[in-house]
Amino acid sequence: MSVFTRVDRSTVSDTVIDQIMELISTGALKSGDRLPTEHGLSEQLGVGRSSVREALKALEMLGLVTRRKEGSFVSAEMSMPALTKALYVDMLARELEIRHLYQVRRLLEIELGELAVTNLEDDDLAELEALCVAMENTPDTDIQRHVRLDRQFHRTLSELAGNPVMTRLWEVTFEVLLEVRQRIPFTPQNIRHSDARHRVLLDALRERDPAKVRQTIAETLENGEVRLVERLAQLEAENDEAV
Amino acid sequence: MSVFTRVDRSTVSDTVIDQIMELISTGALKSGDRLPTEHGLSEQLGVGRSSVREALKALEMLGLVTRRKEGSFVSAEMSMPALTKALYVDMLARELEIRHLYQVRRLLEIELGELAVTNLEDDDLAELEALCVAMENTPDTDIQRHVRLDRQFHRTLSELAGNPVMTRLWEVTFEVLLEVRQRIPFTPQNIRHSDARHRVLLDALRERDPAKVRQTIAETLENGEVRLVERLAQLEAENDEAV
DNA sequence: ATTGACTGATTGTCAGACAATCTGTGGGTC
DNA sequence: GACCCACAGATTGTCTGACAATCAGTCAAT
Repeated sequence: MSVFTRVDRSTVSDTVIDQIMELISTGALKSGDRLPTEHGLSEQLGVGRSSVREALKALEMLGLVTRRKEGSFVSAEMSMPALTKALYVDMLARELEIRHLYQVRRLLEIELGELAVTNLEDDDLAELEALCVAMENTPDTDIQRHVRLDRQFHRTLSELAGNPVMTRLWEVTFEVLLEVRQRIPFTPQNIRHSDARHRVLLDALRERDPAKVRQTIAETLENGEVRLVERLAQLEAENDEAV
Repeated sequence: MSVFTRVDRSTVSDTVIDQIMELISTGALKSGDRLPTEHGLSEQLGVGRSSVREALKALEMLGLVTRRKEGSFVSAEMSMPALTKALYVDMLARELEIRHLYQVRRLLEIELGELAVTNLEDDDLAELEALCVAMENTPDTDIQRHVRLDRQFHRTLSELAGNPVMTRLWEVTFEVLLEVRQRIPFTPQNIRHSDARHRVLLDALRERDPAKVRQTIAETLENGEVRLVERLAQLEAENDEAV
């Protein structure tokens, strides 16, 4: 419709996506900034509001923009709940195996742990200790709380590694595994065993021994994977019986 | 957290997204299947066509469906060009450093290479050999072709590792790095050096020695990272002079 | 200063319209 | 029969206009 009428298949909403991405990547729009209103964008860019809305929806899914009733904003944090869900759906659809996901998590978590050792300060250890204690004090019934603390523990550790990209990939992997686990009830044994392993890991971190940290995380996750796969097989068997 | 967001705002298009995701994850819609027409979905689900279109746009961004003029289909391949771009934009916006990306790529590529060794068949080696030769026969000028062959080489290797999740993460990382490199002109030296390194890697693969493979990939990437960072610094200096 | 109602702005949603393009059909030609 | 072309129908991509629900800011009353 405009000068941009190329022969290629790019749609108007795609060009809007590109333009907003450009604004973000150049720093013209910064994290937390408010975007113009849909009507405003529509007028500024000379396209219909529906095209603007499709573009905003897309950017929202990609985690670049968050939308509220009051308007659209450039995302302050990189969180991609939609992507996590998409990966999960994809996993189910393609019948990917959990061990693949676990393998990736193990790889990332070990590396992150090892990297974290070098940057570890005393107050970081104190924070991790506090999280450990909090986990141990969580009752068997409050699984949500335990999961939250567990994630916080590893997130703290990840950030110490000083590699945001790796941290983000690890988070996505972790989230997808949690999604899988929503179908599997945790047992009190799971939780208490997890406590013990965190304690061991914390000790290894205190010693600032990268090899020991690597070893500890590897053992923990290998164990966890075995137990998870067993549990899944068991659940599947029960389902087959029920049918 | 995800609980909160769900309760907060549940838009019509989000429910459409969930419904289609459900169809895909349960297998009601399989890879390559055609979705109903937008009008059809609109009627079936009792929502407006614009809401359907926003949902389809979202699913497209997440890599779950592909859209052509003839209709929408459940994605056959796992490819997320939009996500790659989003990660790149995010990287620029947050001024993430390339070394972080490189660190992740190295971690994944080494692991994939090591895993691939165990599944390596003779005809796989032949295919890799062919790719190597093709790379060596690529003229200095045809950079696109060299990049394509390079990617194909590593993709073949990745798939031998037998972990689709890891392969996909590696691909995303690789794509983002390519995006970065689009701003940096390759030199003939880059290309010929890359040829040599692939040859060394191929030899290591032939010996089916995991440790040697790991070592080779690690060296190659460490070297590549150093040169890339140097080149970036150089370009930046030139830009500063120009300004 | 705090509260509460009003107004305007903004989003979320729908319906209708239109051009461009793809699909498939049917006839005509060799 | 095989091939080619024109035509009609279906589908997407886009724009416009409309409406209710909700949010932000204003302004008056307490």
